[in-house]
Amino acid sequence: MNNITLKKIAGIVGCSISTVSRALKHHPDISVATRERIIALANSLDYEPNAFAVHLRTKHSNVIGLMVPFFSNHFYESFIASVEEECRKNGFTLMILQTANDPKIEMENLKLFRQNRVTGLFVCVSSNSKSLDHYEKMKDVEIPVVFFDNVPNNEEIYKVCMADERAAIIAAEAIQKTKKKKILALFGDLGLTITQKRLKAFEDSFKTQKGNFELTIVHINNTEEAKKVVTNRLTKKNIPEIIFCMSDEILIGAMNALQIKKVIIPDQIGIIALSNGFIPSLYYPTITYVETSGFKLGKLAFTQLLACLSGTVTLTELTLDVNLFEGGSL
Amino acid sequence: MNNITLKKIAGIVGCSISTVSRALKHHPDISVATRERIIALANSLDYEPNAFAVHLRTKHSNVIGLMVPFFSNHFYESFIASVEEECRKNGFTLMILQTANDPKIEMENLKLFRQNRVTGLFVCVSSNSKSLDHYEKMKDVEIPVVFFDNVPNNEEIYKVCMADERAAIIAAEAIQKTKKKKILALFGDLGLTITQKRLKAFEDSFKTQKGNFELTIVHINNTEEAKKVVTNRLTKKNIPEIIFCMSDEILIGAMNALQIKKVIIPDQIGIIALSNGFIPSLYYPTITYVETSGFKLGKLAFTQLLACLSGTVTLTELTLDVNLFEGGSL
DNA sequence: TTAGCAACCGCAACCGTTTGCGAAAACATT
DNA sequence: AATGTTTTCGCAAACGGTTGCGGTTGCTAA
Repeated sequence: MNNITLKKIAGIVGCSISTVSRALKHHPDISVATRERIIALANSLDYEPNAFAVHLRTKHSNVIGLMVPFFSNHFYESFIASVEEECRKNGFTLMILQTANDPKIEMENLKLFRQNRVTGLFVCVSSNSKSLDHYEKMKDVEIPVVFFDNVPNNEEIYKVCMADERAAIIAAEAIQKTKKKKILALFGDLGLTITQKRLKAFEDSFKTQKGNFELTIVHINNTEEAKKVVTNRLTKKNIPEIIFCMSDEILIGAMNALQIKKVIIPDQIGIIALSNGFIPSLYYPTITYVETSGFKLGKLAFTQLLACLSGTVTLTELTLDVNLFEGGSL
Repeated sequence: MNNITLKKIAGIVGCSISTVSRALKHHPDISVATRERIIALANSLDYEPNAFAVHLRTKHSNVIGLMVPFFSNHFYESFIASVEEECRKNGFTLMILQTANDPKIEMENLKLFRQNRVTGLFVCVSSNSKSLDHYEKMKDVEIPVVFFDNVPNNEEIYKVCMADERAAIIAAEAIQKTKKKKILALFGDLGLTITQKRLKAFEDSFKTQKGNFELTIVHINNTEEAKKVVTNRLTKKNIPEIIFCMSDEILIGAMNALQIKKVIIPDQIGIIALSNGFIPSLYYPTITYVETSGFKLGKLAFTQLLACLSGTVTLTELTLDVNLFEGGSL
């Protein structure tokens, strides 16, 4: 291992380690002459400070942790890209782990985060994660945790999320405006708070309406199920007029079924989804969706974490507003 | 910072730090009695070893670096997911950085990797990166670099990639079997080695054929351009019979154009792509594609890196075989 | 001349862990 | 009882930085 260290540089220049250390960070105690000499040498040797030694000594690692169930998800992907960008700009390095929705791995990952003394943590809890006990330990070691997207219900935790209720309401109102009555609404895992919030707001919006809507709610766990459910409904007598999809995964399954059955959108069936917009743009007509942007949420989460770190946090819960993007599918 | 350290545990148990250290890793020197006592205490205190101190002392960091142009790309995404999985299984932690195709950021990132003394590195060089000089420094500090996907041309570097030539040939042969003659082939940035390899094999395959094919090659940088090019071709007299797309981004743009013009696939125009299969599955009929799996490539890259680390590497260049997946689009 | 004061730099402790080596204690062997 | 052998543990030096504090210089002012 021929790594350059302060000691080696000091040996060559003929001064002490502390002088080298100070020179490299422009400490005023060091004269310009020796500073220049040291910096020149350090550059020519491609010196890079050992992050481990620095972190060990300074006791603050500029490592930020991020944990999601899966990478292969457009929402997480854009969230991660967003956070990584901010991390780089702010001198943090990012440690990313996925849980595969397995609570055991989730715990293991938290261990890793603690071992690496992350200064902060972004977490989207897995759907199978029942308790927040493990996250309590993070508090003990003063690692702020910012939950995002599918956030736990607890009051006393930091969380940033989409305006999920608003999103559901906007979608519901868009549907109501079409005057169509038979609605098939496909929601995700009811165990997720994100599903609960969206579902409640969605249903409530319809309850306040006069028109006698025929609202069918189905809970679905993956793309395949969505496809099955929709295919099934298409063979029955009361074919839905509108299909609502809570997520991209569901949208993909639903669209697959509709395409196979050669349903003409929106003439025969209208469709609307919650999405970051990428998947909807692939279809024609473009799917109408309420935007849930992982990218923007990432920025918001990062500012929240910074606030936590500097102790200037004002609200524990931050919400990102949403908008309707009209395609031609409704 | 109320972090538990060996010293604290030693203080409570009433023994030395070294005894605690050894007890926690089942060193035979420590009696079972004291070992149990120490482990029990450590558990109850939620002790986690300070990774920085460990790495500093042991001089090997078990951190693996990974750098890609963007996260928001299905190929990279699956590659990353794959590598992360292996890292976790093998006790490595992953440090992921994106370059945004900016050579400056690429250099900065390499610095970060060096500062963190990564034990190994996966890199997909950005399209704007001209020289490999910065990677030379990695050799100096004995950090093995495994290039993947869009690999540089150099002989003496480690690289894993898809069987790009084979993929292009398989696609070309599938096209030739259709007996259709007018082909529009959409390739990516010619600056990328991956494009060069695919293009050459594709063209060569057609040159060896007797039939007088009318092959048009167009180079494209993004989805929008693909859409424009295809839209443009559809308004002219000699509309292509087959469209070949080198990547998902291009496929999306092409499909967008075809959908808007209400082209019936494959009756009016056939389409084939190189892809990991996700995007093709969204359309109907499903797009025929030659599989380029980031997930499998990730596994291959990881084994290659392990081989580098253990000094048991046999081939510097590894290639992942590819297959044709027939949808209904050709 | 000498006190006073910058400017410049080194000493040494420390961060938390690992590990070679030596030493004390316990036990076994003659 | 003296010696040899384990078992069990602690000392102390590293790893590569950071930083408070104190010590040399050289210069200025009285």
